[in-house]
Amino acid sequence: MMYTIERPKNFDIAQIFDCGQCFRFNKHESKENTYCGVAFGKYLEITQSENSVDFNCDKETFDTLWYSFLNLDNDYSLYIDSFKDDKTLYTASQFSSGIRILKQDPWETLCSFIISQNNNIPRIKGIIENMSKAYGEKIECGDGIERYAFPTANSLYEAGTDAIFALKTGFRAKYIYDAASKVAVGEFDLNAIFDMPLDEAMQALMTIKGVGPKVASCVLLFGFSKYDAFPIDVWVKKILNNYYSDGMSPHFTGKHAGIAQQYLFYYERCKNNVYL
DNA sequence: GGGCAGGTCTAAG
DNA sequence: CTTAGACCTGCC
Repeated sequence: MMYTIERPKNFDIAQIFDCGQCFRFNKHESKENTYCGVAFGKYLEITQSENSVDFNCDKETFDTLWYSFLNLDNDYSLYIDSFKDDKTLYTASQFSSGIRILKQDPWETLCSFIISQNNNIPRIKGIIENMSKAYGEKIECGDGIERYAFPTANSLYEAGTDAIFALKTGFRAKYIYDAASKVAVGEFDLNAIFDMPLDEAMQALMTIKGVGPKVASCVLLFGFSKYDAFPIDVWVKKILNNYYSDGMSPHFTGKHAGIAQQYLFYYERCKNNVYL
């Protein structure tokens, strides 16, 4: 089964899946120009060529799921144009112009970015895969390869802290359990976050143990499409110090600060030859 | 072997 | 309110 679209402007699967917003998608082992992974309990394979993009699904699944996941309803050239007055940011934007901010599952995003703290990307990915294998629902793809959905908050809550620790999550185990339990018992309503302004949403997320400003802003940006969230990590910090006299730009507090952040982050890491 | 990785918690001033 | 240390683990 395959569904093909005309290749959108500002769309590069390597940039989208390697820019650090998402941990379950990887370059396909054998197929050229293809990335694959699991999201929303479904296995997705995307092949990109110069003028078209192929998806391993029917039109309906594309329309209802992947179109939104890949944020294809936004025109990213408008964001890039709006950064024109800032030389550093504009250079980074053009370099990273194929990035799209994914609309990922809020719970998965929350849990994944808790795992990401003081950690490196290969290990983050490994932990998430093991966690999915152990507590996620099995996905039938018919190709003989076993794949697993990201575990629900409920299943991790039932598994308990020790079991989460056994997945090599380290000191983050108690944080993951805190998040899982609050979501599972309904003490924390993830859906309510969608309706909150940035500050309020940040404060709410930070009531979860192990969620600080950096993790909270990543969750809001990648899981809730709050583009005004501006995650500051070591890489962005470096850019702010090196290229901005007062460490600030109006764009970093603007409506699309998070998009600016992603461009800068990806640009700086590529420049420093960081391979994911 | 010590340092480091998309940080955050905790305990102190 | 700001700031050191500590923290699991795997790979260098």
